[in-house]
Amino acid sequence: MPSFDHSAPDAPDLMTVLRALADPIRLEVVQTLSRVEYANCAALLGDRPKSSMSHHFQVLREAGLVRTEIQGVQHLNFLRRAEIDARFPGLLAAILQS
Amino acid sequence: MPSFDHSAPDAPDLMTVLRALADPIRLEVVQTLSRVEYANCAALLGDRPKSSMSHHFQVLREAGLVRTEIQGVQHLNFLRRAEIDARFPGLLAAILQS
DNA sequence: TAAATTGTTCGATGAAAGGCGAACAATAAA
DNA sequence: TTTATTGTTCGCCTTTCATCGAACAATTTA
Repeated sequence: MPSFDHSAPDAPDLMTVLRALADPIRLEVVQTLSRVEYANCAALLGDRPKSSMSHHFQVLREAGLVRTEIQGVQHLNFLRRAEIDARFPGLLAAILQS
Repeated sequence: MPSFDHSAPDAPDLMTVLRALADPIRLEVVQTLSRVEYANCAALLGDRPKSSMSHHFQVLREAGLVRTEIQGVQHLNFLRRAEIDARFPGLLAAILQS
């Protein structure tokens, strides 16, 4: 199953995670992914260009917040709940319910 | 008791809080204040200029994270635990223990 | 093969943010 | 009153970051 390289960001530091979340679009993406389980980029484009969203997903991946699986021509993005909760207990819950 | 104006930032939004925390110096200040109850600016200056720290405290105040009480010539900074916990339950705990 | 779909990558641009020194304000102490 | 102490404010500079269009890559479909 093809996918991006997620080997490095398995242990991101807190600053990287906070910086990734400190953006309105990325926070919205995380909140959406927490509800729908997965989504491709197109589903999360508002009226923004694809290149912008691609950048935001890259930041989220590098922060270890999102995992992307390539399925055919689509990139399915998942919120990495278990990994985030293991590394930063309570953080995701606090952010999602605020 | 003289102090800064903390009337407005009593209900900051999540983005403002995340942006305030997404800086290494400010995160360090918050972590320090969680241990010592209060501290003046001088106690938290590393070798940085005062103007830089003053700026960071302003950001923390505007995000509702820190309260500053003027006592004589010193400005005593407190972490606003209760208010933060009330508005963003679990957030502070998650960040401080990570 | 050819065309369409889905994202990525690249380069340029503009805005936001941090860092710093100098001048200023307020209080305390000599 | 004069000096010292503690932060703030201001202006400038630099760096970082988001945004966007265009070109490219990979896969699916006609």
